Amino acid sequence: MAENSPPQGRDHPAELPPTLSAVAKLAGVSSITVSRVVRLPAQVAPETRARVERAMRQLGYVPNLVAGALASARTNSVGVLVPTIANSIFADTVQGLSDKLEPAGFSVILAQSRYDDQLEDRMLAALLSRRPEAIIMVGSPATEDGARLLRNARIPVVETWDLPAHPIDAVAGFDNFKAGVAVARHLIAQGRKHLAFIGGNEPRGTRRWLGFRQETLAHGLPEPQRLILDRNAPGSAAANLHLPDVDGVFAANDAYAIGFMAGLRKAGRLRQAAASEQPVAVVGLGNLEMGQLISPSLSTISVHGHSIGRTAAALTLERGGERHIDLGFELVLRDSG
Amino acid sequence: MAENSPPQGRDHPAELPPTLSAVAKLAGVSSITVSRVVRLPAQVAPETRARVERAMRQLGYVPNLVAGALASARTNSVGVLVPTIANSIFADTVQGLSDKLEPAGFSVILAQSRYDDQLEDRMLAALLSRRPEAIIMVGSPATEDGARLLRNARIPVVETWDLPAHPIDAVAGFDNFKAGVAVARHLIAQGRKHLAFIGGNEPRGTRRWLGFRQETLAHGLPEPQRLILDRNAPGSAAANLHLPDVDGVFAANDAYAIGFMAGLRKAGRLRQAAASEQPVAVVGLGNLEMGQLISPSLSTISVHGHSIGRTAAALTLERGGERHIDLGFELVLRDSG
DNA sequence: ATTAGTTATGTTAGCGCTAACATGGTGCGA
DNA sequence: TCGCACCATGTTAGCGCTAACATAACTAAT
Repeated sequence: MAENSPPQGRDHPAELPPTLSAVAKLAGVSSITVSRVVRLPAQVAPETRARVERAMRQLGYVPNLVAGALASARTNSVGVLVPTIANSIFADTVQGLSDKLEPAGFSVILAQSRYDDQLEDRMLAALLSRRPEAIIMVGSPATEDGARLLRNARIPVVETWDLPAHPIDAVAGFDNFKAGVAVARHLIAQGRKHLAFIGGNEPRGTRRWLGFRQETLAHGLPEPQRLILDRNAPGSAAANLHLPDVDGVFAANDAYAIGFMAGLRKAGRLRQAAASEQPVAVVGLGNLEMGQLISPSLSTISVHGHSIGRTAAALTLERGGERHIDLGFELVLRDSG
Repeated sequence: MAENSPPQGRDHPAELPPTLSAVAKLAGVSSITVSRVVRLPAQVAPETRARVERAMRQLGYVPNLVAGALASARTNSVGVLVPTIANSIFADTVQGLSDKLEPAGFSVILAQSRYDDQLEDRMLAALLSRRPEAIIMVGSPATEDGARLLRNARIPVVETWDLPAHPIDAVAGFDNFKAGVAVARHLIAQGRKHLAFIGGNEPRGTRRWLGFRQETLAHGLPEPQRLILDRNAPGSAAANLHLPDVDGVFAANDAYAIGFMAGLRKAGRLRQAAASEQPVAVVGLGNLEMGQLISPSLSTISVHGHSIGRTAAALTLERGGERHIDLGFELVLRDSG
């Protein structure tokens, strides 16, 4: 091994961060011993260990996991792909999976697809090139290219927030179609006759819509209206204007629901609290805490985003066992409908 | 190097993922040429490039950035440390920085400190061991150990959501103390005399409290009450019970504010809309979209979380220039006070 | 033709670490 | 006493890639 020569041709002769072998040299041991102190301390004699630890502290050694990953073929990282993290129910899921993954020594590499199929494929490729030991994503790959990429990676893949019919590997989610059915059934049982659905047109929202629509038609009611809103404008208060004759609304998420209720309020079509039945019933999805705090409090489909994350993480950590987990949902009835 | 038998099907690659040199062999070039096709395509003759690209497609080659990072000493990743991502204003900041970083080819390694100083240090060490090219964090390291770790890493470090007096490197935030001052001044100008502050006791919240308190005392008013709430229970509706005689409240974030307003509503101490002045004025912080939608709409300090993220990312990407950026805040007055 | 500059590609030597195997003590029962 | 398991530590050979330096094969200019 060459003597420790200074960096050549660099602008800054700044001292490079200490390496394993620098520590080894200072402690008077071989580098593998230092490596063992870091990873398998029990295998090293207490005296030696103490000496090495002193050397590490003295040099401010920080292990280089990039090199370690290359040598051991284990990166201890998990790729996470969500449509978006801002103002979103997916933040709970990311929190949930971090809660499990970080204590287990895994890092989370986060990527956002922004509901863009092309970008999703590119982010998937970018994630995989970092050789994560698993991929957790919201939904399923939008394109066949993306799916192939994941299959070829030969690592655990967890699809969440849905129950795809033909998953790549594991699943932790709930049935969006059934959620739509449940809301329609509830509104119809209340005697509502003019139903509408508001939300984006992404895959899971669309599945909710399909369930909602099917159940409505099955009861002999007219086809519900579907209002597709811009993602950036859940100030969908104005949505109310487009749905003047409606008496029951399912919003694809609580943010839309609360925005819509603001519109109803402005139009005087909303009562405070549960004084009497709402002229227009509104049901959201996500069970945001906010929904309980507003007036009238929001009825919603509660979906356990945090559990989805925890379960997804568990599915990447533990091989074997059930790999297709339906975490269900609950219709939580409050004052809004 | 054993010669594994090559796979026959195009969709199913070998047991081991294909490497650069497997592609090189198939294309009949040296591995550095394949490397160039991936990173510097302009340097390769179009014919050769086409041949290599075909080989890559045929094998389903996905570059191994772990190996690339070790060889080039560039990981193209940035470590991001936030207290928490769920239900939080920091999600906007993470979104903002991703928006800048991902197109530039950087991955985000996300870690959460959960407002725990020890855990923060551990997450910092975990992040640094992956050799990110920069660290972006909310706030400043809580311990001297953490600060030392960051200084020794010799990479750009951006502290956000605050304006620390002695930053490690760069800053993108706003003055939390002044935010507290601004709210106190506003409430006092309204003639409010019995002020209170609700929030957690984390560093930035505390800074808001100190500004709020100082300004209140400077006006000769009695010391405001400070109610420290559990982070997990922003169902601070009940907080109202602890503050019976108060007529002006600053909540450290909008979630607390909305929760508190729910308590006021229950107690009949809140008017709908701006019909007349609120018996108890409430001002939040964060400018959640929700705040505009509820009734009465929430007055708040608006803080540009997304810009903080974008600016922080810019500070890691561009060296030189101003590295201490105050993004300010705005007092947005609505119906709640 | 000689020299030098260009372009396209190749060769060599690691990056910092770990898996796998090797070594040399030590204790202990037969 | 030998034989052998058992520790603690060391040696060797890469992991898959890229920086830096060759090397050809041309072209253009002298």
